[in-house]
Amino acid sequence: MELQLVNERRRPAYAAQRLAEFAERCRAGGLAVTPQRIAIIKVLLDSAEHPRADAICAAVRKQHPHVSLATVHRTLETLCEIGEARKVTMLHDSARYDGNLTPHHHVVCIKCRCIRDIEIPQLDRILAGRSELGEFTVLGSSLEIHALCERCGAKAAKRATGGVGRSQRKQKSSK
Amino acid sequence: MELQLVNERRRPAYAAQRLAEFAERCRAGGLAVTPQRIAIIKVLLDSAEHPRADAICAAVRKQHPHVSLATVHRTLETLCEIGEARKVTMLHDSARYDGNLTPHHHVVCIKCRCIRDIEIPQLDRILAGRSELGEFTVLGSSLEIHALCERCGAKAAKRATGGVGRSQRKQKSSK
DNA sequence: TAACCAGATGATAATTATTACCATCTAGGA
DNA sequence: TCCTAGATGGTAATAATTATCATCTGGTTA
Ligand SMILES: [Mn+2]
Ligand SMILES: [Mn+2]
Ligand SMILES: [Zn+2]
Ligand SMILES: [Zn+2]
Repeated sequence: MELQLVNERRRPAYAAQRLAEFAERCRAGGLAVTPQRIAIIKVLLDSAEHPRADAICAAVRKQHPHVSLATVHRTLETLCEIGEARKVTMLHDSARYDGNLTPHHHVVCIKCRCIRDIEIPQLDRILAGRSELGEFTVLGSSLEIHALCERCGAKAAKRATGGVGRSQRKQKSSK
Repeated sequence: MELQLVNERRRPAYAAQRLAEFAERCRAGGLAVTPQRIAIIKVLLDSAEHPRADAICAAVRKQHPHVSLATVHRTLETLCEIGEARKVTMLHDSARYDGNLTPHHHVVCIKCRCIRDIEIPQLDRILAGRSELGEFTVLGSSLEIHALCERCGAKAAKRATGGVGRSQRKQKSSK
């Protein structure tokens, strides 16, 4: 039974721990410890919902009614950058379509967002014949492997070894 | 080596096969076989890029310069509904944040989009110690299990057994 | 084949999520 | 306490997607 829902009772202790370390982590990341940032990470740590920015903003405003939605967006992005939060998927900016119906998964470059198909028969085997997961009825799955593609990896390496630090933007197909 | 890039040489044959069956599949789904739909699925089948609607539209317009972007969006959605295409992730509408940094994955209800944490130590083992994948440098991963939650599953069952067919919308946190 | 019409399309407006701006504020160091 | 780089709030701008609606057409029927 190597596939199960995470026990939600662990959350309060985990959240308390993380919150206690938060100010220190901000300083380590060169960030000011502002009341907004504290309020936002508190809401995030206490939630099991994997909330959107607007929901987090609404929750934060119960205590700090003045907080701006823009600040919530910025802060969440910042938290992800210093590794204090993550996004459920990094492919949330726009819909990406796939005509390949054979069971497969994807590698995604975290810089340029290029995507390639991969096969993981082992994974498919783990999930096959598994139709229940707690209160959920399983229908399918999709693994997203986070990676650096060759081009982006090369650029990162060059930058690190003293190459010209030319900044790079997310790849947008055709604009 | 149970984890590898899909061989791209298979694509042309696969695309040809799917295209040949396409008209038939449309009829089976009760859809008209329009030149726009054919052009769109062609582009999608020929692409390894997992393209966005705008990129697909641009490609289609090389042959049919009149096609509307709205039609491309609608058609892609339709193709997903009849199972002729899929989205790389179903969580593309907005960013969902997670404060839980322990390695874990997610079950997502395809109807209301609620998300819960799951653990799959076996999967983590498959990926651990795997740092290269073709030309990609692996950094991490995230599995998205598609499912029906208890509430949505119950509603679907009730509808099927003759309950009042009340339509249901995607859950939007707080609006 | 011609006439018909439900469903499909194109053009455009509206909506939603996110980011950009910029004037003002403040955390944290001197 | 004073100073300033960085943070915030309010709002405009951008980008992706959906809604609307007048017009068109694939596929069925006579
Ligand atoms: Mn794919
Ligand atoms: Mn999670
Ligand atoms: Zn890349
Ligand atoms: Zn649900």
